Amino acid sequence: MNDKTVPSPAAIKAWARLMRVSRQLVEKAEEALKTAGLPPLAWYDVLHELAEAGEGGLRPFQLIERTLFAQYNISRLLARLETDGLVEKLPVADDGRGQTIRISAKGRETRRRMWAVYGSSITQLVGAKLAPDELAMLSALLGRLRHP
Amino acid sequence: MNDKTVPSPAAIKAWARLMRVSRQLVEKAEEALKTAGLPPLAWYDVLHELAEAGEGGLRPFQLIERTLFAQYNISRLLARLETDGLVEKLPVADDGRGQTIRISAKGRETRRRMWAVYGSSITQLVGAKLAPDELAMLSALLGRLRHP
DNA sequence: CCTGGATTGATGCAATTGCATCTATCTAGA
DNA sequence: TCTAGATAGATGCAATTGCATCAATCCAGG
Repeated sequence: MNDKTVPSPAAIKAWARLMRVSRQLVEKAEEALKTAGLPPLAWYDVLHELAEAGEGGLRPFQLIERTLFAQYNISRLLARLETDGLVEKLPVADDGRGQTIRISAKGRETRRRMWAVYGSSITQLVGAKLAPDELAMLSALLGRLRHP
Repeated sequence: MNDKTVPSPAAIKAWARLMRVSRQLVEKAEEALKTAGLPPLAWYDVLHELAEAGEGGLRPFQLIERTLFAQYNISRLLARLETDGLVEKLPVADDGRGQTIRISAKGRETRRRMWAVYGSSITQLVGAKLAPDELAMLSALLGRLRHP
């Protein structure tokens, strides 16, 4: 049904690089966080979205859309964040099923400390390796691969 | 110690795209394999390396170097592959600790069937989205981000 | 030849993920 | 108003991952 014949060598090479480099970089970033005694990247992603959302917070399904995590994964991640006091779960007025997740002051502080380490990793791993115009080119090319 | 100040917006954007796109693409490829009733990507990576290695096979630690999987991960993955009859574990003559892993005929067949699906995914997700020179550019840029 | 340290691979146990399914609520249409 | 189906989120259970550690070699220096 969906066969475009065999991929071109150029496509295979780009794919392989993408897989390998992204794995390497994630691993490095995770390692840096762990070494600093901080939570994993997934926590950052969620705290980041919640911090951007502000006092209004976000519904879990909105976090799913933004972070691409699976539903059950978000559900449990939020439970852990709540246990650690990094977020609060609030009932929603007009929808009895749902809840609104709001980042707490402690959550903001944790996010800030994570960013000090994470941002530094980004600088080392990407910012220091490519010139600004190359970074822009890379972003543009990757942008063309979205949404499938 | 290792702080280059805050990352540039261009670096942050490239990083974010890389994280997001690679996750999306892996997910799509995994999904295609699952839908076809085939094993996950990790199995392909190992079978691919073993197929390239030929009759001589590879030592587990060589697979670790090539695939970037953790040692315990390879150890267990090989156990599963052996259970399924896709690889054989052979004792090594000059090193009593180790073993050599060799792909079986069934393993080659499984790899072939996986490639039919995986290769098609690569074509759709990458090959069809960028022109050949763009693919080359992407590979080159990603190549500059390796090894850190 | 011996010994301390390094290397290779496996594994017990806890945490996380994935899958399937469940409950509760909401919404649209008869 | 009632009901079938959709949506939001949680959860039991199995599989996988991560961590720490272990046993079995191997190897280099004395």
